[in-house]
Amino acid sequence: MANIQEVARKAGVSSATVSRVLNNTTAVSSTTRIKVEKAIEELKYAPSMLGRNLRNSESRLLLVLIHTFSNPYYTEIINGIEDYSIANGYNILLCETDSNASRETTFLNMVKNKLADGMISMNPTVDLEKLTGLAEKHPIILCSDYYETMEIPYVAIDNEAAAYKAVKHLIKLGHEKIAFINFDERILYARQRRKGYERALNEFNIPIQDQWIYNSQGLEFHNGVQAMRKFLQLEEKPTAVFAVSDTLAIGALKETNERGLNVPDDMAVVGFDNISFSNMTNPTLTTVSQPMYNMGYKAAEMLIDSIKGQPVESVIMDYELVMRESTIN
Amino acid sequence: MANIQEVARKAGVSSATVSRVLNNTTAVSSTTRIKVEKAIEELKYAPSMLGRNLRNSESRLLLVLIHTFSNPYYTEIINGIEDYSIANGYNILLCETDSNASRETTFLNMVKNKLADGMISMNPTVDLEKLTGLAEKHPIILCSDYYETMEIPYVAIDNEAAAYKAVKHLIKLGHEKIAFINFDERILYARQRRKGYERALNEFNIPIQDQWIYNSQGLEFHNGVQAMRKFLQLEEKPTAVFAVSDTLAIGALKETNERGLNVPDDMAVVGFDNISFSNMTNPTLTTVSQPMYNMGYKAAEMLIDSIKGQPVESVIMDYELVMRESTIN
DNA sequence: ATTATATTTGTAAACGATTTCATGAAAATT
DNA sequence: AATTTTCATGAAATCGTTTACAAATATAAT
Repeated sequence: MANIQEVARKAGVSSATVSRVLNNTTAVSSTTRIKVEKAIEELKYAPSMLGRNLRNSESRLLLVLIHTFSNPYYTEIINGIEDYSIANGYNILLCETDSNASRETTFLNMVKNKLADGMISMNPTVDLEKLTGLAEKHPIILCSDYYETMEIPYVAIDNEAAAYKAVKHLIKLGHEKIAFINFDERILYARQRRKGYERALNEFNIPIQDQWIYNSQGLEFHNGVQAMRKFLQLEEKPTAVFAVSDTLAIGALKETNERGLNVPDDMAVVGFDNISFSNMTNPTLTTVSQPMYNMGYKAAEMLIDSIKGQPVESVIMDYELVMRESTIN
Repeated sequence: MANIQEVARKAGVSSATVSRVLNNTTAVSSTTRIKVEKAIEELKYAPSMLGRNLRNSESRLLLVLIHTFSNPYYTEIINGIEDYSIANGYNILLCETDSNASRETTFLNMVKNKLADGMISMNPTVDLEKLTGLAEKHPIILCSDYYETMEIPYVAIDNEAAAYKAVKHLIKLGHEKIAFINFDERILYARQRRKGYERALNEFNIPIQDQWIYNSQGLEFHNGVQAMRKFLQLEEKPTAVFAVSDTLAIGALKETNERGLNVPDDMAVVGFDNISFSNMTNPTLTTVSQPMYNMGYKAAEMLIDSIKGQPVESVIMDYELVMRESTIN
């Protein structure tokens, strides 16, 4: 594979000149430009990003850290990240940790080692100490999941208020036995959404019952199925359930249907995220809509600004309660 | 940020020695090793991938080209790609073309420019000429979508046989009015699956009717909804439908439910892929199961072998018809 | 004690671009 | 015509590694 020197030789100019026509930084006379372009063409030369990256001390790569792909929530966010990044000359290095600590370390080292110019993390189970250390030297933005104790900029929604709104919706429909499928409460949004859930119940003087709170190990469909199975085995069954993720809610919905119960009459279901599938279930799912695409887009914007040395501020985005058939006939 | 020279100076050795302890290639005496490790620690040194990559003329990055994330089919494949890649010291550069030709060109150039050591393409609407040219000089593997006329190695299933089997399943159930929701037939698998559809009908002397064949522009849920809407407007409605993607099938299923028709009694539905959702619909979806994860895993294996200079052969993987409630009570 | 061999280490040249600085040629000004 | 200014180009340094080769040191064999 030809390099810039060979092109220069063939065109009878210096490599500096070739570089100049490549990046058209400084003026180059049209005669030499043509000579160079001809040489490039003939040698089928393509400049090496490896050389360029080293010289420029940048990779123009953004590391995107997620726990798993299997939740469409993340893929929507990634869409937003990618659109902004590409439009601004960056590309995405997608990294899935799968809750694997050593993988996580590998990925964090990639930004430490300058393979990526910065990182957007949506990964909850991160090695916090390492993350803080990294954030001191490298641009990092947190998306959707963040840490109150750190000053790493983030983009998220007001989870507490959103959960409150969802649960209040159920209460307004007359429900009093409202179950809650939460995720691991080591994660901030799980704690925040629980607060919202409890605040709504408290406000209407509905006692909080531990048996109606399920802390799921994962966000897969089957976790939702399992949660609902547990609720339906109880002596005193709930009449509604609020899940912190559409995937969980859909699993719960499935299990409810399976048992021959009617949704929403026997069991109302509310999810969280508004993934595209939530509109395809039968019945369709009432859910808290997060602006996934925009969150990703904004996070990318913040990251690239940060790489360029501009200061960035955390952003709280709007959410919306989308009412569908799983709560209302 | 400290570089290898500074570490060398601090440890009182040469940069070559530092490099050696970093990569433990050659033996280094334990006393100097300790000195070096101490210096690394003190300077919080992290080797730059940029320098390393240039020197080694490799990026250890694999470009994965897809049309869109929004189909879970691809994310499952990517899971497989990522697992194999990471286990073998490579990382994934995820690139979504969104049917945008200029984006596609940008991405292909990334491998031409050595930003990636190779590419796995699952992108159907590729600039074929450019792709062939690229494949002459760079390792490329096609996954799920391939081209008969090129000798670029691929991993796929026998689409014709799989479609045949799916349609035959419907015929065996007594259906004769079987509609077909296909994708753009410029894509090989769409042509292959259509062949399978037609072969099954022919074999049972069922005439092929154009009005029951719908060529969708996309693979989103709403495309499936639209297709079914069209079928249900016909004078002579089908009693079964076979869609080339679960997303389309799920959309079709949704629309059928919406109209108050019973699945499978009034309308049987068969999908393709076996994405995880397909088991969460109501009723659950009969579908052709593709080994997505394994396909991705294998493709990554082939690509990395190819990067290492080993010859690779195309692979045809097994599929399976998963019978669920959307065709059988 | 001397030589032969094995083990560590250092020197310096890559890898392939970009860019500062200097220089020569051309154009503009006097 | 002489001087200044602008423009186009090249030489060489630089980014941060790795590694072939040479040199120095330690160990083993005589």
